[in-house]
Amino acid sequence: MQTAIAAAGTGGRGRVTIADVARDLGVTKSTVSRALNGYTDISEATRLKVARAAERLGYRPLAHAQAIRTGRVRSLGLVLQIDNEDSARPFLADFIAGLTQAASAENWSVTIATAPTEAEVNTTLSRLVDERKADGFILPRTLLNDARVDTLRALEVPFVMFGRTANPRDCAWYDIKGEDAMQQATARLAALGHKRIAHVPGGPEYTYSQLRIEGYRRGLAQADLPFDPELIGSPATIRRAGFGATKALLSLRTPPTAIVFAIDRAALGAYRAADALGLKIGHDLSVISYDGIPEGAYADPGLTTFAVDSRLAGERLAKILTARIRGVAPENLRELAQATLVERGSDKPPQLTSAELARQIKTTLQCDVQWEEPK
Amino acid sequence: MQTAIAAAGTGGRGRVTIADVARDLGVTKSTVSRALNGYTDISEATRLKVARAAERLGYRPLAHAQAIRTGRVRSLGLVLQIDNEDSARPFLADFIAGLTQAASAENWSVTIATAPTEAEVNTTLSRLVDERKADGFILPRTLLNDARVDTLRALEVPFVMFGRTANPRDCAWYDIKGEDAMQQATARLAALGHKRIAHVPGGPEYTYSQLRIEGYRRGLAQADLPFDPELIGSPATIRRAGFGATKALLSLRTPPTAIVFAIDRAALGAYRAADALGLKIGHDLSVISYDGIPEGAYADPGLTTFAVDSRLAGERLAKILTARIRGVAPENLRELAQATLVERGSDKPPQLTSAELARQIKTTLQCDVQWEEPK
DNA sequence: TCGTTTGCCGAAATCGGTTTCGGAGCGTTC
DNA sequence: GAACGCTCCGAAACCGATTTCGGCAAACGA
Repeated sequence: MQTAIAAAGTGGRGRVTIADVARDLGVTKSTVSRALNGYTDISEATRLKVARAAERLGYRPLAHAQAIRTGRVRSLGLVLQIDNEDSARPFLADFIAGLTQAASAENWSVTIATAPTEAEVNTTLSRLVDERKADGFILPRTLLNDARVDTLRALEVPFVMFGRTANPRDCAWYDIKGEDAMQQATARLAALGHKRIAHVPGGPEYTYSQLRIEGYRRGLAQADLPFDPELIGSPATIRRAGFGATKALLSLRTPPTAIVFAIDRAALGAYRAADALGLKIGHDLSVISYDGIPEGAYADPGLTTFAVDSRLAGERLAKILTARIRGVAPENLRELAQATLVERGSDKPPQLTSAELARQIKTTLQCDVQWEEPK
Repeated sequence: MQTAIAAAGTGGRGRVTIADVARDLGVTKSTVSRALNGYTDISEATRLKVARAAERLGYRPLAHAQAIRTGRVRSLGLVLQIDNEDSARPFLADFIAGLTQAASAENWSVTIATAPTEAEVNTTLSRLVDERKADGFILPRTLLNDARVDTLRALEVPFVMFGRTANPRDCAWYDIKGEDAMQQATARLAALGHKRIAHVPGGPEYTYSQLRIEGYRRGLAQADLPFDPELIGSPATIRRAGFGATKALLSLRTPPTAIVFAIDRAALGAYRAADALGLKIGHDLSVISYDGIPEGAYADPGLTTFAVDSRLAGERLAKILTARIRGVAPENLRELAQATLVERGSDKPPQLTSAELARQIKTTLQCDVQWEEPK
C-alpha cells in the first residue's frame, strides 16, 4: 500500500519534502539542500533552479527535521520569572510582540517558559537547553550578578541580555540608558527651580539601579547641586515601597521638593504618600519617573516619565540573539537606546521651599500615616 | 571550499541518546523505545530495567528527534492578537505562567506568536501548523464567529478555546461563567436597594458579550426588576468607551443609580465620567464590574469586581489541550468555572433616587463634558 | 508428541533533512 | 599528452528517535 494522493488539508500527509523538490528537478536531495543553504559548491544556475522549484512547489523545510542533524531548532527561548509580587507586567505583551515579530521575520519561533524563583528559572533554563527547545535565550531584567549568565556561559549557549551586567564576558546586550534619563530628569527638575531633589532607586540587585543612581548624581552635578546621601531613598519597585520611601524622604528635616524615581510603580506609591500627607503632586511635590507604564497616564496629575519602547526592545533583542546564534562575536552585539520623555503634570516648579514643606508635613505626621493595602 | 559557519555554543556533545541506553543494557534501541513508550509487547521486567537505566544515565529523548517520526513536537501554540488599542494586558503574565507551568509538568513546551490583525492571526496560525511548530493551539478571546476555529477545523488541528463559540462542533473549551457573575452583580445591587440598574456590555463580536447580557437580565428577573432596553449601554471595552457609555446612561431622563460593567477597563472609564459630572462612585453611582484587573484596586473607591483567575485558566487550558491532542473527544473537554467576587467600595446603597440624580446631573451637563485623553 | 499460539525482542526500515566523500568532466600547465 | 587542479554534483552515511516485521522460545491445546 502506498501513499498515493496527497491529502491536502490534513496538515501532515501532503507535505512537500526535500525529496519531492529533488525529484521534480531530477537532482539529488543533497543538491537541493546545499543550494538552499548557501553552500559555495553549487553553481549559480542550479541554485536558481532549485530556489524556483522550491518556491513553486511550496517547499518549506521542517525546522525539527533540520534540527536533528544541525542541532538548531530555530527557536528563541524566553524564561520569565513570575512571582506573586508583581505578576502584572504591562509591557509584557508589547515585548513579546516585538520579539515574535522579529523572530518570525527570519522564520524563527519563540519558546516561552516561566518559573517562580530565581533558582527555578535557572533549572528551567538548563532543562530547555538540555531538551534543545531553544538555540539561545533572552534574559530580561539582568542582575548585577546574574546566575542565568553563569549557567548559559557554562553551557556555552548563546544569549542576549535586556540590561547590562557586572562581568560582560561573552555577553551581548540591548539596554536603555536609564542613567541618561535619570540625569535629564534631575536636570529638568533643577531647571524648574528645585534645590532639594531626591532619588528613589530600584532593586539594588539589578544592574540598572547603580547606573541610574549615577545618572541622578550626574544630573545634580550638571545643575551645580550638592549631592546629599540623605536624599537617596530606600529602594522601591512597587507602590507600597514607593509609598514608604516617599514618606521617609518627606520626614527629613529638610525634605526634598522633588523626587526622581527609577521605577514608575514606585512613583505611583508617592501619590498615595502625598495624599496621606495632604500634599498635592505637581504642586507641593514634583515627581519624574521611568518606565512609561499605562497607569501613569491615569494618575492625577499624570505622571511625567521616561518611557521605554518595549516593543522595539523585543525586536532588537531578537535580532541580536539570532546574530549571536549565527556566530557573531558578542562584543559586536551591544546596543544602547534612549528612553523618551513623556511630559505630564507631575513635574512643576516648587511652590514651597523645603523649610515650608517641612513645617506643613510635620503637623500631619503626628498622626501616623500608614500604607493601606488595596484589596 | 564550503561555507563553514561557526556555531556559537555547540552545547550538545555529551548528550545521552537512546543508543547509549540500549548499549548499556545490551538490548536494541527499539526495545528501549518501546519500553519507554508503554508498548504492550515488552515484559514488565525489561520495562523496569530500561526505566531504571534511563533514569540512571539521565536519558531524555529529544522532542524534535521524536517529532520527525511521530509528527508531534510536544509543544502548545499560542497566537496572540496584539493591536495598539489595548496592548497592555495585565493578566497575560499570569495566563502564560499557568500555561507554561502545566505544559512543562507534562514535558511540553509553549510556542508563542503574535499578529496585529485577525486576518494575520489566521495566517500565522496556519504557518505554525505548516511548520509543525505546535501540535495544537489555545485560542484566547473567542468570537461568536471565530475564523481561527474555522481554520483549525479545516486543518484538523486540535485546539481549545478560552471562551465559547456559536458552533461548538469539534470544540473543546474552558470558560468563566461571566453570565453568572453578571447575574449576581445585578442581584447584589438590587439587594442594596437600587431600582434602576444599567448594563454596559463588552464587544458584541465576543461570545461572552451576549451571555453576560443574559446574565444581567436574569439578575433583574431574580430581583423582580423590569428590563428596560434603554438601560443597555453601548458596548465598551476600554476606558474611553466606558466613559461615553456611562455619560450616555446618566443623561437618560431617569438615569440608573447603578451600572454593571462587563469589563473592568470600561468601568474605570465610569470613574472619569462620574468625576466630570460631579458624582462620586460608591455614593451617587454604584458600579460592579468583571475581570479583576489590578488597577481596579487603586481606583478611588476601589472597584468591586468579579475576578477571574487567569493563572488557573492557563493551567486548565494546557491540560485540556494536551488531552485533546492525545485524542480525547472534544465533547468531553468542556469546562466552566466561576469568577469570584472582590468586594471593594464601588457598590453601596443608593443615596439618591433616579429623579434626584437626574436633577443633579442636568445642571452639570449644560457645560459639555468631554473625554480627555490621558497622554 | 506435534502443531499452534503467545510473549518478547532484534533487525532493519523509516522520518526529513544535512554533511562527508569521492569522482566525473573540463580546462590548464609544462 | 600526461599530470594536475577546479567546479559541480551524486551516492551514501548520518542525526536520534519510532515503528514494522519477523523470528525464536516457551507455553498451550489436542
